[in-house]
Amino acid sequence: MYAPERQQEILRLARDGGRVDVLSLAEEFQVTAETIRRDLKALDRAGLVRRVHGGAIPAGRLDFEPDLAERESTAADEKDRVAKAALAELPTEGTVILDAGTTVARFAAALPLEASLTVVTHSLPIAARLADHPGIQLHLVGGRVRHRTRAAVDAWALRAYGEIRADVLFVAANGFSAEHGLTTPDLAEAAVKRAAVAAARRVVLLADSSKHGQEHFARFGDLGDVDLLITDSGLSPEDATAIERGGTEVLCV
Amino acid sequence: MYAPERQQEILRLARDGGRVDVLSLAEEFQVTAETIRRDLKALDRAGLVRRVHGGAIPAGRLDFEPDLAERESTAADEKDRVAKAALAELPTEGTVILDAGTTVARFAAALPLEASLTVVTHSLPIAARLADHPGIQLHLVGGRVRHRTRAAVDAWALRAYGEIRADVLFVAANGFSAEHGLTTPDLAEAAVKRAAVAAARRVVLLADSSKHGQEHFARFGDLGDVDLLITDSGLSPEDATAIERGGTEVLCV
DNA sequence: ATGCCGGAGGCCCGATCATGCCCGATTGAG
DNA sequence: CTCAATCGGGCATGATCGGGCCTCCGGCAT
Repeated sequence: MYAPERQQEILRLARDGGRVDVLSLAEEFQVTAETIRRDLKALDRAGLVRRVHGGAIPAGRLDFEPDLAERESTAADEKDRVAKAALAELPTEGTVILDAGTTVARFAAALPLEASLTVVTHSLPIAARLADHPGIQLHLVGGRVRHRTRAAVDAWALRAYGEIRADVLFVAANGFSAEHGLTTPDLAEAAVKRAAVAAARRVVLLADSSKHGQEHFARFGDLGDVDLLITDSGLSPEDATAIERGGTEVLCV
Repeated sequence: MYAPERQQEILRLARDGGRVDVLSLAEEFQVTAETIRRDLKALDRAGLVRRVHGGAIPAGRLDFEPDLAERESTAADEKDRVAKAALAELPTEGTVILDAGTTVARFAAALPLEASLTVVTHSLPIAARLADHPGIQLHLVGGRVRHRTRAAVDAWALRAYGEIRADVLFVAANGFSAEHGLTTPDLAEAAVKRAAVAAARRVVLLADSSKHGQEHFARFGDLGDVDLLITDSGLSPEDATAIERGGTEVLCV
């Protein structure tokens, strides 16, 4: 096992368990404690973990590992299936916009290594994940970064999306329904989503079925703006047909 | 079998298995390890795999940046000291711009948790690190993301810096000297650095002494543009006084 | 035909890297 | 305050790296 692999795995363990300790890691990887210390030092220098006596705790996580709160609320499985299914909607070449959100982040992580695309995103975790993808030309949308979602919002973001035109947008929503449209808790974020919707020729909504019927503070569009909704089988067939009557294709996985 | 064929096949193996190692490949293709190393180097330069000791890992699989986690190797200690020293130059409140680069990244990681600042950066790793810093209002500068440095460049970035005015810029350079000024290997990146310099009232250059005297392809300013140079004691006193004659304060740590 | 040229691959050796081991310094839990 | 656990710097070692140099071979112009 190569050192970077081990470090990557240590990082995963740290994020998973909230903490790691030198001795267990040494046993786990069958190396001496010195080596683990060196690994932790490297990860510490990279700012990915914070070193403490006897081990380390994760810091400034820059990827989308499900954090504690989110893991409880699960739907992780559904999100994964939705993300996988969305891969079929990728154009073989062209430009896609990726919205912020855990489902879209999973989608980004699942992009095949041999894909060749231009990707635009205002999500920091997604950008970090795709930055060294060999086939992807990544364009980052700037703006004020919201702590909670790690997504860029406000003037710079809005203007950037106003200047581009993409083939497909993969968008997330905290709530969706035929009556209340697409909603999310934050106004600034809603504005960016609206701008992204306007910048794309085709809109694909990724949302597990628990989002259906929910409504949040800020509305950024109608279901009619969505060309394809990918969700899980938790959406009742009646609801699905109701949505399809609005002109939105529905795919339950 | 021709070299490009072999490399293609190596890439396939790497993506399939998640990793490859030099010796097995050498046996597999009936060539010497040197030839495999050359192949891996070529693939690495093309950004398709990431070279590790003993083998390679396909690019896009690691979600952290091994080059940022660089081990004891390249002047890591000096960089740390420089970064620490730079903390003294932080305003107690106001706006700072952080350039891309490992030294600046260390600096960002060292920002005290109780700091209360507005930070602007076009570096993806630095943004990721600061995104959950409670006291920091983070503004991300967008643009095309360069694979090597994970920094945003081009039109969006240039325009963003043209619109702001910050108290202090912490900037890095691949080479600096009184004669050749501040240089870096990439033109696009140099343009962004120049824009950042123009956007700041005070410019602090963070560069370990090994950068002194080096000159790279793209020049983005003179040493005279720099108000304060923070470097390590590897800079000779004569060089330091020479630089100070140009109006740049020099701090060796 | 012949000789030049350039790229690919092999060979060699000093430099570098990853890891393990040792030991004095530091830390933190009781 | 004490002491065992932990840390980290120094050193050793074997594997790996990479640059310089050589050979082979196919293309090409003379």
